[in-house]
Amino acid sequence: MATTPYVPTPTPTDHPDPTRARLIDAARLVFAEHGFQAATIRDICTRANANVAAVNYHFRDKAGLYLAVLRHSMGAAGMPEPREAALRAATPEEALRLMISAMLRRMQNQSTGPACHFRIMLHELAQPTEALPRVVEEIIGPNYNAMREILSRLLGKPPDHDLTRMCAHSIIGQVVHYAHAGPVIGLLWPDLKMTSERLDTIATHIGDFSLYAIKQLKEKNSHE
Amino acid sequence: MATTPYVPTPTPTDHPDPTRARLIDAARLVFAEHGFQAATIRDICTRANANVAAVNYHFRDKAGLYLAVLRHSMGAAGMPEPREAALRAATPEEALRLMISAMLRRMQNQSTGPACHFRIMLHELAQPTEALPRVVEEIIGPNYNAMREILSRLLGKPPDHDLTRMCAHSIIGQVVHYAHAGPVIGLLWPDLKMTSERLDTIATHIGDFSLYAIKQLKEKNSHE
Amino acid sequence: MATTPYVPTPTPTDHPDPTRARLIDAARLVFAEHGFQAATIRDICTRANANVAAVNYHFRDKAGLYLAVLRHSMGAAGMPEPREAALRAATPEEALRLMISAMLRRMQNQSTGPACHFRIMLHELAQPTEALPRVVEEIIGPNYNAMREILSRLLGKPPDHDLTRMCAHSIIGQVVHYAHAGPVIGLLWPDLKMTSERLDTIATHIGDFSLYAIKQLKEKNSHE
Amino acid sequence: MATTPYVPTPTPTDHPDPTRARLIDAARLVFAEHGFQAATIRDICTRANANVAAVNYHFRDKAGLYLAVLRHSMGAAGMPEPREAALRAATPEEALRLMISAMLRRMQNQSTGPACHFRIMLHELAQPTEALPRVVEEIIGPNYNAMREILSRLLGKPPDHDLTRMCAHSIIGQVVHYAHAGPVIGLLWPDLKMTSERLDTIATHIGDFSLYAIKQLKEKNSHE
DNA sequence: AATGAATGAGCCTTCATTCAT
DNA sequence: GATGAATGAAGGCTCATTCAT
Repeated sequence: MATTPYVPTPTPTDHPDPTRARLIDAARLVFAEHGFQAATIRDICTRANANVAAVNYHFRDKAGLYLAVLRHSMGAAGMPEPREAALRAATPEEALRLMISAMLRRMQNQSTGPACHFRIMLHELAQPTEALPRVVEEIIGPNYNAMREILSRLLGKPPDHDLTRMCAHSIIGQVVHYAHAGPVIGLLWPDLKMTSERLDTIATHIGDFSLYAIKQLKEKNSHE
Repeated sequence: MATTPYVPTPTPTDHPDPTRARLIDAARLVFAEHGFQAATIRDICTRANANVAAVNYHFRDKAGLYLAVLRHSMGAAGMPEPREAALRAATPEEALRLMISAMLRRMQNQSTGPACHFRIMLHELAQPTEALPRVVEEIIGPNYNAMREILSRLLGKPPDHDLTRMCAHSIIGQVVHYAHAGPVIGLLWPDLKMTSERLDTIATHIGDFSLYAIKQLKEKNSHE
Repeated sequence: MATTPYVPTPTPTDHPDPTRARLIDAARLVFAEHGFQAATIRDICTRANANVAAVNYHFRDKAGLYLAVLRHSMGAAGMPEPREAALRAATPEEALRLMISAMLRRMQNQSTGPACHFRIMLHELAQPTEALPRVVEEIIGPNYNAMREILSRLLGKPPDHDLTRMCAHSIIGQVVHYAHAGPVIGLLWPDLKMTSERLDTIATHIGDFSLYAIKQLKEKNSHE
Repeated sequence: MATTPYVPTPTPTDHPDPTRARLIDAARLVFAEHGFQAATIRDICTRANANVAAVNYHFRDKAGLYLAVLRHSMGAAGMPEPREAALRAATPEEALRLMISAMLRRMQNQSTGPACHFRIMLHELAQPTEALPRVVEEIIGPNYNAMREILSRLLGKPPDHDLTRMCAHSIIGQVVHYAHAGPVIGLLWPDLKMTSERLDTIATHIGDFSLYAIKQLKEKNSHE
C-alpha cells in the first residue's frame, strides 16, 4: 500500500501523455458506454494501450479508476457551463432558457466530447454505485440549486418551497428525457434527426412550455 | 421438441406453484434490480428455489427468461391501466390528469408490485438489449399514442405534429423523471417522502404545469 | 430395475413403429456422425420424436442404447454380405476381388444405408469403448477369418501364419483407408468423385495390386 | 494487445519451464487420447500444473491451444524425417522402403514421443475440425507428394496419374492401418507384440508386397 | 515506474440422469 | 407404457486482481 501512488497525484495534467491520463481518457468512454459494472478493465486498457495491471497499479481498483474518471469530469472546465450561461442572462426568463439550452447541448455529444459523464450518470441512475452521493453533491446539486434560484425569482417563492422544487423537477425532467429515453424516442419517432436546429427547436419548446406554466402557476398561487 | 417446453404455455396459472412461475417472479425482481446483463441466473434460481438448469429447461436461455419476464409484465392486467383510466374521463383535461396519475402510481412500488418492469425499462434505457424494440412496440408505443391522442384534442393539432410530440415528451419526461432520478432526488430533497398524498401532490402539479402550458401554446399557435 | 424392460425384448421387429425402434434408428445415424461420447441423447430423442427420458426408459443408459444399436447393426442382414459374396466365387482370386468390392461398397453409403456402423467403427477406433471387444468378435473377426481362409489358399500357408495375417492386413488396410482417410483424400485429390465407376476402378486396383503381390510372395516363399 | 500473448513466440524454448510449454506438452497427450472435443481444459491444466485460465491467457481458446499443439507437432524436428529418409536412398525402391519404415516407426510410441500427433490425426479423421485442412496442407500433403514422386519413378507415370495416386493410397493405407486399427489388431492377433524386430518385419512385408505389386503393374501397364 | 504471467472465483450453458405421475 | 419436470455435475470461458520482476 505504501507503494501505490494513486493518491498523491493531485495534478493530473503534469505529464503530457502518461499512462495514467490515457487510462482516464479511455475509461471515460468505456464507462459512458457500458456503465461501471459492465465495463471491463481489459477493454479500457486495450484502448489506452496499457497493460492489464496498469489500472490496479495507478488506481488500485476498478472503482478507483471510476472515481478518478468522475473527479476528472467534474473538475473539467465544461462543468459549470450551464450555470455560467445563466449568469450572463439579463432576466430570469432568459436565464432559464439559457440553462435549458446548455443542458440539452451538453447531453448530445456525450460519447466524444469532454462531457460524456452525462451518459455515465444515466448508468449511475439505473444502478447506483457508491459514487452517486459524491456526483450528486458536486455536479448535480449546484445545477439544481442554480435552477431553483432562477425559479425562485420567477415564482416569487423561496428556493426550498415545494412548488419551486417541483417546477425544477418538471424542467429537468423534460430536458433529461431526451437523453434518457434517446433509444426509445428514436423508435417512436423515426423521422427525428437530432440536428443542431432540432436541438434549438426542442430547447425553445421546453422554454415556452415551462415559462407559460410557471407564469400561470405564479398567478394562481398569488391569488390563494 | 417434446423436451423443450419454453414456448409460452397458454395457461400460466394452472398449477399452484410451478417452477416456471416462480422463476419468472424471481427474475422480475432480479432483472429490475440489476438489469439484464448484471443479473445472474444463480441469483434468480436461488430466490426461486430452483435448480440452475431450470432456466435452460423452461426458457432455453437467460435471454429467453428475460423475454418471458417482459412478455409477462406486458400481458399483465396492470399494463393497459393508464390508457383505461384515460378512457373513463369526460374531458381531455381529465384524461390527461388520469394518465399522469396512473403512470406515477405505476412507477412506485416497482420492486414488489406487478409493474416493476418500469425499473427494467430504466436498465433497458441505459444499456439497450435486443428486447427494446419489442418493449417499445408493445408497452411504450400504445401509451405514447394514447397520450398523443389526448394532446391532439387539447392542442387542436394532429397527433403526428411536432408540437404534439414535443408536448407528449414534456409530460412523459416530467413523470418518468421521478422514477429515473429517484435516488438523486432522494439525495437532493432528503425530506421528501413518497407517500400516497405526496404522489397526489406531484400528479396535480404535473397536471397543472402541463395543462397551463398547453393552453397557452394552443392560444399562441392559433394566432400564428 | 425390475421394471426396466430393456433386456427381455429379443425380438426387435415385433411392433411396426414403436418408440424403441425409432430410437435405435435415430441413434444409428447420430452415433455414426458424432461417435459415442459426442452424440447427445437429446439429439437422438429429438430426431426420434421421443422424450428425453425415453432412452433411459428403454435402454437404461446411453451405453445401453449404443450396445443396442451395435447389436441391431450386427444382426442386420447386411452384415454377412462380404463373406457371402466370397462364397459364391469359383476361385480364391475371384473371392478376394469380390470381398474387396463388397467391403468398399459397404463403406460408402454409411450415413443412410443400414450399414452406417462402419462409421461407428471409425469412432470406435479413435476412442474405443467397452463395446469394442464385442464388435471385434461379432463383426470384424468373422470377416478377418474369411479373408485369411482365402489368403491361405492363395499363399499356401496356414491361416495363422504371419505372412497370411500380414497380407490380410495389407488388403484390409488398403480398403478401409478410403473410408478412414476420406476427408483427407478429398483434400489431397480434389478432383476425385466417389461414383460407382470410380469405386469399381478402386476395387480393381486393390485387387490387381494385392493379387500381383501375393503371387510373387508365394513364389519367393516357396523357393525358401 | 499487450495482454494477449497467445501469438506464437519465436523462441519457445527460452525459459526452462514456462507454463505455456507445459500446457502444450500436456495438451498433446490429452488431445491424443481423447480428441479435440472430448478433451477438457481442466484435465490439461491439471496435468500441466496450471490454472484453468492459463489456457485462455496463453492461447485465447481451447481451439487456440489445439492449433498450437498441431503447429508445435508440425514444426517439431520429427516431421520431415520420413522424407529425409527417402532422400538418402540410392534407388527409388530403397527410398520407398525407407519411407515405409520411417512412417511405421513414427506411428509407434505415439503417447510419449514427440509424434503423438498421429493419434491426434486419427481423431481428426473420425471427427474433422477446422484444423484439418491446415494439417493436411502442412503435414500430410508433403509426405503424400514425396511418395508420389517415388512411385512416379517406379511406375513410369506422372505423379498426377490415377495409378500413381492409387498406388500411393495402397501403400499409405497398409502402413497407417497398423496405427488406425491398433486396438482391433490387438484383439484379432493377441500374440502380436510390437517390438522393434516386429516393426522391421512389418516394414519389410509392406515393402515386398508393394514393390512386387508395382513391378507387375508397371509391366502390365506398359504392354497396354 | 510498470509489466508479463498467473490465479481463483464466477458466469452461462449443456449433459445424462432421475422421479413423480 | 411413457413423459414432463427437475437435478447436479461439469465444461468452456471471462473477469478483476495479484505477484515477481
